[in-house]
Amino acid sequence: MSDPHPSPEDRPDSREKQIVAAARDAFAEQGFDGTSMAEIARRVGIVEGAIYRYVPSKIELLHRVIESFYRPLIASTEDGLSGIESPRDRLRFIIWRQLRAMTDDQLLCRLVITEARSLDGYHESAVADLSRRYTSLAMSAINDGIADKTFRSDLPATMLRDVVYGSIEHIAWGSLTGRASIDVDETADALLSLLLEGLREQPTAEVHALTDQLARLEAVTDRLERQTA
Amino acid sequence: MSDPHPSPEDRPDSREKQIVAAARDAFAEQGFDGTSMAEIARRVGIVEGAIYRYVPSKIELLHRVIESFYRPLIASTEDGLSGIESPRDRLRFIIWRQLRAMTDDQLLCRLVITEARSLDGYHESAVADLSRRYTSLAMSAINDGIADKTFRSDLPATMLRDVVYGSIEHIAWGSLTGRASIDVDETADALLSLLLEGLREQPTAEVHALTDQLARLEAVTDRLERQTA
Amino acid sequence: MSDPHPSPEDRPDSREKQIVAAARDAFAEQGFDGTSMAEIARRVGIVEGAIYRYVPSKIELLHRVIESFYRPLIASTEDGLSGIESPRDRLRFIIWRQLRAMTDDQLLCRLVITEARSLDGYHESAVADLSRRYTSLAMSAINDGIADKTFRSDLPATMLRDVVYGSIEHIAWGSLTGRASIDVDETADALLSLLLEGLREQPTAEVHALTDQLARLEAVTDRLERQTA
Amino acid sequence: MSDPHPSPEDRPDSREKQIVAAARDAFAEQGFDGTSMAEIARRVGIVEGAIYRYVPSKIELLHRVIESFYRPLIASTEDGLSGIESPRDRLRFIIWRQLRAMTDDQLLCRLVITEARSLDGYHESAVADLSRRYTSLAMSAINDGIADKTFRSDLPATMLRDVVYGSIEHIAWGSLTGRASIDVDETADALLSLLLEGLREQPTAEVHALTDQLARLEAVTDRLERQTA
DNA sequence: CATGAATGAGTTTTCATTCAT
DNA sequence: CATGAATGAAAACTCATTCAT
Repeated sequence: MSDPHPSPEDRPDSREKQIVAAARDAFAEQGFDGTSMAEIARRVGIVEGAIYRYVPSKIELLHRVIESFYRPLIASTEDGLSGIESPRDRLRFIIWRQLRAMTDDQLLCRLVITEARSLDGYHESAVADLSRRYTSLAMSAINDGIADKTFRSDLPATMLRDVVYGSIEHIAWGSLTGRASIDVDETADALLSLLLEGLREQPTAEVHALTDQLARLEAVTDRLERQTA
Repeated sequence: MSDPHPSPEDRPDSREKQIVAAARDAFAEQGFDGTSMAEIARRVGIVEGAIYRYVPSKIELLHRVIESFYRPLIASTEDGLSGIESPRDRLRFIIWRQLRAMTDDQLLCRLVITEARSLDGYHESAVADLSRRYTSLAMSAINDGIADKTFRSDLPATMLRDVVYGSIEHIAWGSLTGRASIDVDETADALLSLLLEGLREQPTAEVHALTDQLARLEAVTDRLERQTA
Repeated sequence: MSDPHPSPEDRPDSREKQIVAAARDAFAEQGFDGTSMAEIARRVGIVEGAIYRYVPSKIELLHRVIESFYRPLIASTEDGLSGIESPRDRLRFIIWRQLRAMTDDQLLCRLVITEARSLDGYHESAVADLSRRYTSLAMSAINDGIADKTFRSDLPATMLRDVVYGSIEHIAWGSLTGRASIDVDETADALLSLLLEGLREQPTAEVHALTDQLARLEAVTDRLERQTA
Repeated sequence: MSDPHPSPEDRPDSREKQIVAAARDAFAEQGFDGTSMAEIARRVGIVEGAIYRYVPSKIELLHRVIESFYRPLIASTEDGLSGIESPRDRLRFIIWRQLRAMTDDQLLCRLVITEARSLDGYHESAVADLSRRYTSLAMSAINDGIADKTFRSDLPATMLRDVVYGSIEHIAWGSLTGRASIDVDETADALLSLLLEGLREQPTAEVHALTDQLARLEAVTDRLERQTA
């Protein structure tokens, strides 16, 4: 903590961290192709060539940026999940966490989503590992829910995962295109409610109908019982 | 048909159409930045400079490609919706149509999604208009459903729209990253079911419980009534 | 000859020819690594980028330069050889032709010799084919000479070839390093004489001795014959 | 041996020697232009900047590498020659020694040959002195041979020297381009034989012819003598 | 002595765009 | 209308060399 000789990785402003941070911002704002090494160097306040002391190529810089996005997100999500038992609450936390990540770092998330898969040899990369590890958190919550009959079993789990992440993505992007910013807690609850209970008004209505029918029947039985008494 | 002077837009293989078509394919395959004007010219079989007779710039070419994607999609969706009354069925059709578009033209959809918003002055562009017009189809189905109490009224309609499009996007991209290709009808039904009825197992169970209870009660009352008779 | 529509390759000053010629001069003077594309463009009077309309890369430019060196040399050597029968005269012509090539284009020859083999995939390249075809001219003259017993058969033909080309190379380079320029005919004869008859003084001496002995004997026989007559 | 303050040149692994040795290997493998100072530093295990404590520039490093090649070669050649008297044997030793050098250090020899003369101010450099001193060894053997009539006097001595070194160079390079490696002793003898006795089969044939003629004449004279007797 | 960080000029190559013909 | 040649600015990346510590 107060180490007088912090290792380079820990110093928050080591050159490499500065460079990756500058690249993260630039990539987020202008996209990967839209950002030149000169631009990144300018942001750090060094010369283009100096970047290559720390990062061997622009594409590797993108890898590091994406990793620097995923690692803390995964860590904090796993951490938060460790204290939660029920699949429903786990799913809620995942939604809430992802929504917060996407509203905090909309542009960066967008970068990760749009550029990550275009990486050469994406499937074998460390970035793909991180991505798989992250989405597997939602997958296991969903599968647990199916296993303990909290969730329906007639829908493919991968589709459920796609719905979770796809919905959050679009919701968060909505706030990009000029609309009002999002209340994360409220939105997480609303989305969870939609996912769990569905859009349909009817189920509750059906229950109400049944309840009414029951009430009427009970009135009948009451009357009958009194008669037989 | 036999118009001796067909307007350029009507001739199915007018130079401009050829160019936009070639650009569409190239952009879809290699991305906007990854495609050179020379590549597009090569596909058409003309020289680079000739493109500028028909399109003033590369970015305008992207605009036209995106428009050429949206226009038939909107037309065919509006067409299909014109014969459907109930909000539920309208929503199903929108899901099914969008899913089909995304599975038919994954790469092009991806292009539209990733590059459209990075266009300068996107919000004022014709492309943004088309995008708004397209998503408004889902919006009005949702709002109609809320209005006639088919759908819940306690969730923001924009969120519902984001869930619809976001889910479809992720589901379709899943089939890009090597996974099995998608059965559009099946998937549309599954997604609709999830959206309408929700993920939760309970509601139906609760209804079943109540139904059972009712059945028993009715047996009792029947018996009692016969006794009293 | 007086074709009013010369094909681009024939117009002596087509852009491509200009570029290859400029590259040839620049490479010869400054070496391949020592020459920048900018330098070549400057010599032609165009911009760097314009070169790439005609040649896809710097290394390909080197290939073309080398080919433009070999092709006429091979053609003219084959042409000259076509009228020569005896292995000795064929060898003389090869030596003379190569010596002339090397004194006419010392720098270029040097380039070919020093850079050709460092080409990636040299053994598979067209350049290697040309080189093999060229040296095979000497090889077949040597082998023919061995076959018809003009030349010794106890030395490896490849060594003879290496001696021929290696010697010429060094002789021509000598005139590079400031020494007097070379008389090609004279030098070719001297080299041929060395190669054929060797450095040793003796063989001729032995022949002289025998010749003397013969002369004396003939004198004796003459005298004797006259006596007997 | 136990000098507490050995001069830098004597310590076998002084930094400078290490650096020059690393440069020699790197230059030989990758060429002068193809080798970076960073690569050399890496091989030594120091940082780039540290090289400049010992060598003022990359080009000076090349000079030192070439000197480090020539010096022991010259020393060992002079040493070997000191015990040899006859020009023929001196020439044989020079051929043998050079052939060995070139087969032992093909890549380095190649470096010296291709890069040495492109050095700025080559003619005034110490490297040129060494080169001249080295080739003068062959020159004096040749001149001695001419003087004592072992060798022909009608060929320019410089040409003979060029033939010696040029032949060896090409022979040794042959083994670079994938061909079978060379037996130094055998090859030296074959080359010497070619140089001394020449390629021609005839001299011996001519001698045989003369010898035959002589034999016939002697038969005649014998007969005549007996008749006259 | 050695380090490591930085520099700045250089490299090859790409490409949207223009324009005379 | 179309060509093909040319442009010029920009890109990513390299590297010999310097210098404060």
